[in-house]
Amino acid sequence: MVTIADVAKRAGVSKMTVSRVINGSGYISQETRERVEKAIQELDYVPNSLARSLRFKRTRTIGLILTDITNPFFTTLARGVEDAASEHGFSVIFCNTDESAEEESRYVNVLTQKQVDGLLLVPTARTPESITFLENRNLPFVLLDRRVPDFRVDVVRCDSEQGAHDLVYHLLSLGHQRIAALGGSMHITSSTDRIAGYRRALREAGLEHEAHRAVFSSFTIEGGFSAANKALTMQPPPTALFAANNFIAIGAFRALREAGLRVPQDISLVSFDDLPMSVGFDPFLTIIEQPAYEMGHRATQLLLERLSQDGPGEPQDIILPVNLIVRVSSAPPAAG
Amino acid sequence: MVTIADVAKRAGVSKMTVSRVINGSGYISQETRERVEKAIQELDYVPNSLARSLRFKRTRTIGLILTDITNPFFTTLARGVEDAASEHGFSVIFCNTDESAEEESRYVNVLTQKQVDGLLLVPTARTPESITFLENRNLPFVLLDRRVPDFRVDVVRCDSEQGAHDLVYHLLSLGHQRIAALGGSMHITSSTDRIAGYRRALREAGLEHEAHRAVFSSFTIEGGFSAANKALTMQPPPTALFAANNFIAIGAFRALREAGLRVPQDISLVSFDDLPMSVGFDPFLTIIEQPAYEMGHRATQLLLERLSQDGPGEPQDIILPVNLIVRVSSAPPAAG
DNA sequence: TGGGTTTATGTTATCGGTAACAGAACGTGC
DNA sequence: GCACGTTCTGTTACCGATAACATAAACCCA
Repeated sequence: MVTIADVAKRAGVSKMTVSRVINGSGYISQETRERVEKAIQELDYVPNSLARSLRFKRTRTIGLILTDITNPFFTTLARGVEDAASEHGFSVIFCNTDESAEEESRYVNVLTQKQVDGLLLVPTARTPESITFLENRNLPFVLLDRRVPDFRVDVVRCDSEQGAHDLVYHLLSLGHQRIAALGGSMHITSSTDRIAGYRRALREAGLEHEAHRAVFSSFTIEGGFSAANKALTMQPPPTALFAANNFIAIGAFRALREAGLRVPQDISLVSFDDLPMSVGFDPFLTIIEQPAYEMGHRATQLLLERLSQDGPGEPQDIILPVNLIVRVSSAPPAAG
Repeated sequence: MVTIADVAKRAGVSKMTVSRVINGSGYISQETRERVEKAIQELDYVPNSLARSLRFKRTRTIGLILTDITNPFFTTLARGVEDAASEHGFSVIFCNTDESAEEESRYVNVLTQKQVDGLLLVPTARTPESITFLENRNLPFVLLDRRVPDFRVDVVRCDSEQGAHDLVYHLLSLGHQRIAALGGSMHITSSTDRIAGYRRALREAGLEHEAHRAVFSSFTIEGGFSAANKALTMQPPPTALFAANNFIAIGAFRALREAGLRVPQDISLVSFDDLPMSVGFDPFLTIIEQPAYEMGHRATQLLLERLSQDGPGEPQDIILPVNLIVRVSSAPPAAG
C-alpha cells in the first residue's frame, strides 16, 4: 500500500509537506507542490481515511438503521438519505433490524465502534435502551418515521394521525360506517398514531361506538392477513378496511380474496403507503402517500446540521404532510 | 470518549492487558480479567474500530455500488448483500450511481480511501477504468448482474440470454411472430445478452428476418416509453413487446395505454424482472423472475471468501438460473 | 544593517489500538 | 539450589495520517 511516507520519499520532502499539499493548508512553494503532485500521480496514491479519521475524530460516515429495506417506503427513504449524505461528502452504512430490538442494539453498537459521526434510526418497539446508549456517548442521531414516547429527541416523520383520519374520513364520506382498522404493532407510534387518527375520524362523525374495530398485528403481510381475517369475523362485518401500511394491505387483500370478497364491490380497502412500482400499471389502492424520499433527505440534513453545529440544539419533531390519493379500491358500501 | 487507556488506568493495569482481555488473547489471571471487565462495564467502554482497523488493515466493511436502490430488483439484491455481510460480521456502505461512470469512479475512490475490505459493483457502461483502479490496488471485488467484456473477474449474474430466450419462446408458442424487443443501453451486458436471447429464439423458430425489431434505450421508465413508441411505428406493427427490465415494462405499458392498446387483447407485453409489491394484488405481467436476493447473498459470500483466502484464485462467472412466470399480460395475438 | 514579519519546510507528539519483545514471578524436575 | 518452562504483565514501536511547535531563509522597512 502506498502511504504518505512513500510519496514524501519520492518527492524528497517530509510527510508533513505532502499532507499540506493534499489538504491545501499552510504554505507550499509552487515548485514543491508540483513535485509532490507528480509523486502522488506516479505512485497512484490514495489517502487513508482511517488514519485521518482517527486524528480528526470524524469519519464522514453515518449509519442508517431501518427495519427492512425491501419495504418500498424504506427503500425510497434510504435513497433520500444516501443522496443527501452524498451531497455533503458523507457515506452511509445501512442495516436491517426486521423490527428486532436485539439487532438494533447490536447494530448501534457496531456503528458506534466504527465511529460513525451520526445515526439515522427507525426505532423498533424497544428502542429506549439504544437511545440512552447514544445519548451517553453524545452520538448525534435522528429518529425516522416513528416517535419514541418520553424522549425529547430529533424525529422526522409523517403525520400519521392526520393521514389515517383523512383516509377514514374518505370512507365515511362514501357512506361507510363499519370500518375496521388493521394496525401494526401496538408499541410502534406510527401504528398507534394511525389508529388514533382512525378513532378521531369516527368520533368526529359521531360513530364513537364503532371505534372498537381496531386490530393490532404487525407491519407484515402475515400480520395483515390475520388481522383482516379477524376483522371479517366481527358482527356485523365491516364494509371497509383501513390498513395501517402497505404490507398489511397486501395481506388483507389476500384474506379478502380467499374469503371470496371483491374490492371494492363487496368491501373497500384503503391503506397507508403506496406501492410505487405498481403505479406504472393500474394503480388500484386508495392510499395515503408519504413523502418517503423527503423524509430521508430531510432527516439526513438535520443530522448533518447537528454534526456541524457545536451545542446539541433544541430537539425537533419534524412532521411532514401526507397526501390522500383516491383510486378504485374504495367505493360506497354495497346496499343493505 | 472513553479509551482503552482510561480502562487501563481504572483497572490499574497497562493498556496491553486491557487489550488482551478484550480480545481473549495471551495469558490473563482470573483476578485481573475480572478487574478489567469491571472497569469496562463501569466506564461503558466501546472499542474504537478505527484504531483497530488501522493496525489490522482490515475494516470488516464492504462497499456496495449499484445503480439505483429504488429499483426493486436492486433493493432485494441489497438485502441479500446486507444479510450475508451481517452473518459474517461485516458492514455495508451503499452507493447509487444512476448509471453514471463518473459517480462510479468517485464512489470507488471514496470507498478505497475508507479502506473497505472489498467491493460489490454493478458496473455502468464505462466501468473498465474502475476495474483497473481496483486491480492495481489489489482490492477484491465482485461484479453484480452484468459482465464487463475483456476482463477476467468475478461476476455473479443471472442467465439473461436464456431468460430472454424463454420469454420470447413463450410468445412464439402463443403464436406471435412479430415481436419487438425493448432493450436497455447497448453498452450493458444484461441488456445486450437479453437482446441476444431474443434473437436466438427467433432464429431457432426460423424467424431470423423478424429479429431486427430490437430497440435499445435505457433501463428507465422514459426509455421504455420511447422505445415502445418506436416499436409501435414499425410496419407491420408488432403483436408483442418484450421489455428488457421492469422499468422499461412500465414505460412501455404507459405508451401502450396512451396508444389506446389493451394488454393482452391488442398486444402482449412480457418483461424481465418482477414488480414484487404488486404481486400481492393482481399479478399481471408475464415475466422472467431473477433470484435477486440469492444474487446479492451469493456474491457477498464469494467476496468474503476472496477476503479470507490468500491468493486471488481463479475468477468465477456464476450464472444463476431464472424462472419464467406466465401471467395474464401475454396471450395469443389477435386474429388477423 | 538589524529586527520583525512572511514564507516554506521539518520534527515531535498524538489519535486508539495491537504486535513484538522484555522481564518478573512461579512451578517443576533433577 | 538451579536451570528452564509456564504464566502473567509491562514497555516500546508502529499503523497512516495531522496539529503544534520549531527552524530557517527571504523579504521588508526603519
